[in-house]
Amino acid sequence: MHTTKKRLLDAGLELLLEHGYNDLGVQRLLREAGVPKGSFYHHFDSKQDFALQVIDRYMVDVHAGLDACLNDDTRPPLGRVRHFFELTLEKYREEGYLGCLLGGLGQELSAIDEQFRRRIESCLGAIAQQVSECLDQAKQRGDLPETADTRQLADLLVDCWEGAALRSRLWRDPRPLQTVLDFYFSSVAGQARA
Amino acid sequence: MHTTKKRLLDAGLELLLEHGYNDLGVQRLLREAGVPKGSFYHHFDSKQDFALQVIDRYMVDVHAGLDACLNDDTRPPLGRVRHFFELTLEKYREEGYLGCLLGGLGQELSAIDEQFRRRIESCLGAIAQQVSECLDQAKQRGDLPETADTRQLADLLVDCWEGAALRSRLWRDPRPLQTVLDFYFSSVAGQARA
DNA sequence: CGCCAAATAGACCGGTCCGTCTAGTTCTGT
DNA sequence: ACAGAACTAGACGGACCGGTCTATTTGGCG
Repeated sequence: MHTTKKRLLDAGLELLLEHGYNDLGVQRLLREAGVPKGSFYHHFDSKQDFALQVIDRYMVDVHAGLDACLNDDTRPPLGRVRHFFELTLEKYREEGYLGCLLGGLGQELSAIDEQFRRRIESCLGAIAQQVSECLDQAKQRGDLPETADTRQLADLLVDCWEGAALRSRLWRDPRPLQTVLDFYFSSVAGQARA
Repeated sequence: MHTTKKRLLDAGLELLLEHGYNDLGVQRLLREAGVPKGSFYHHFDSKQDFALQVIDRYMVDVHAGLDACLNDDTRPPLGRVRHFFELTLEKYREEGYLGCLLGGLGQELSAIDEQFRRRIESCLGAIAQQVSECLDQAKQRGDLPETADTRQLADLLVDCWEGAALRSRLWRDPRPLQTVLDFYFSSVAGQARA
């Protein structure tokens, strides 16, 4: 990957998380990245195309994290899922608790631009899909009840996480995220025994 | 209230929910409301002032709904809380599942503008505070364990709701919201028996 | 070396942004 | 009826928007 394009995507990752889409001008992005305009429109069709590619780049890291955590045989399946979100929380901390890029852009753009809406939904859905497969393993071990709808449980976790990420962004504090994890995992563990 | 100002706030409620803040130009707002620019800047100091007043107007309705639901003696306390969110879900349906204004503006603006961040957080906090008082009543009846941190449980519910509202906005569908309510209330009820 | 595509560089464009300004109209109190 | 405030009305302005354009530099390959 050309360093210029990489620099733009890296800067976009940071700036889109903080400013969102409409508050981030191309000019501003270029200034921060130290790249002239011609290069930007050489590598990207438009600002929208750029943001979509930033999302793709974001998802590469997310899927790398998911793959690493959810196949970690040293933990039980539910522990792997929890571990993934705890690592994500750590990432949020490094960023200053600005929440989740998908949540931020999803809220801002899902009613404005159909392409963004679909893309972001498919990203969240892909995460939930991965999580649900790990929950299936938990079910096989008896850590979840036979009747559990693992995909619904995975979507639920993702949704609650996104809500807590918003609150964390408002507070600049990790507590909402920790509370959600505690509640979710103690509740699903409770279901198994019931 | 002058009809012009009311018209602007009503239009703002709709348009800010759909477009968010930065994608909604003053010009566009004026066109939709059928109001000339002079009137806007007579009634409001700035676009920011306008949006803050739209939030205030939104909260008037929310608090009216909270007061009506949470004091409804025909239901048990937890049933009142759930009923409030079910009525809110019905409102979302009428709007076409665009989620929650506070969540939308919170995501978009909390990292850009400190005033918005504080205002929106205080709105969510006020809702959680009202809910927590109703949860206190549930605790007195034994519907929640003695040890329950009702304020934390209320914040948790608000946060999970906001996350589900985002997903509902992405899907244009109420299911994430229903799932969150089912999970939350069955879990907190389970805690009481445990 | 010479050649051409890839990439860099930034001036430039029409349009829209938020907000100001002056002028005219309507309402209110006396 | 009349004065002054409240409000309506929209032209206007400087800044910035996303995007295009031409010119130049760089880098790979024959």
